[in-house]
Amino acid sequence: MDMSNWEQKNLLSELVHGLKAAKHLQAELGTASSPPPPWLSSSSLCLTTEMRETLLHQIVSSYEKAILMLNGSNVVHSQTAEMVNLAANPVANNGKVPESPTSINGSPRSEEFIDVGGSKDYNLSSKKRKMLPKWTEQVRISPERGLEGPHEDVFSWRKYGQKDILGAKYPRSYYRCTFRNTQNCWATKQVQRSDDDPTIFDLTYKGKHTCSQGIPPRDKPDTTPNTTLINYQNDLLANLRTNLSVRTTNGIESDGFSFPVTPPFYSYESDFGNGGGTFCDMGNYSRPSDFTGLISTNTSTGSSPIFDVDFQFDPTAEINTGLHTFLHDSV
DNA sequence: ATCATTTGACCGGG
DNA sequence: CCCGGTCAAATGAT
Repeated sequence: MDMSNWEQKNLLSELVHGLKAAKHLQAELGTASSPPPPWLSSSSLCLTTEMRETLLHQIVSSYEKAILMLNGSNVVHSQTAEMVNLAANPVANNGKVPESPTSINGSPRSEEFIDVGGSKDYNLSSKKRKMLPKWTEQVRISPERGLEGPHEDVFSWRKYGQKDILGAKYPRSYYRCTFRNTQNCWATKQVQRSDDDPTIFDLTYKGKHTCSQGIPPRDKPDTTPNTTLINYQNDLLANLRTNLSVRTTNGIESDGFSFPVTPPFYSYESDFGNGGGTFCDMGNYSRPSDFTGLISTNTSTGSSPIFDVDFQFDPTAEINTGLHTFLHDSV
């Protein structure tokens, strides 16, 4: 109800995102058949295959997200989410980072837990748990010092287990939402370090957050802008710039669009609880995957590694209504 | 005191 | 029975 406004913004944002990526790709494919510009070596077109893959990934994940937003509020339809993921992933999977569906869920109260009192929460049978939506994501830890183990995430998790897996080099860790008991949030997450590349971690998410972490901030019209948030955005953008300039010297890496952002992203734990309206969800701002960039070679300069960068910064909350777009920001 | 992590036990599906 | 996932008591952190 009052959620619909926020969801619509998200949905619109995703669709616009996907559309832009699709148009870009369409344009590139249109020019691909024409002879390449003389300043490019004959083998290279305007977009590397990597960039094409990234574009495709953006398109797929945007529409995926949009679909999930449409039926994602109902647990019964969760299989659809999984099927969509499975169907979409083979396209975007090799080395790419599959996007997690943004966990937007306004309608909790799955009738499973009418639980009260001290009765243990065994309300979700294992069969029902299997029906929960499931998706995976790969992250590469930044070569920053010391950052091992716990991967910064928008959500707060609580570890509840670790197991050695049969053929795997590293153990698998099991996390559940911190607010499982207090808010009946059944989101879980598994972390598995990759065998071959120890800087890669496979994350498997199961279930969507129904806790306040997954609930968007309440829409207060005419709220004074959150300066913390704005500063934070600026920091992120600055971070992006530095990261990008480093990367461009080597060319774009395979994960060039999943920008590592120095943790901690944001801590909002003090905003919970009794305050009620003060909760500020940074989730859709702070995840690196919500930054997207279209990078193309600058056609005006002949040789050197100068790129045109088209940044998009996905806004979803009430602070801003439009897309922050930085066009042709040469780095 | 509360809250998180560790770690062997336990359980269910294949 | 084996394996992956979860529980829960013990332990650690604050």
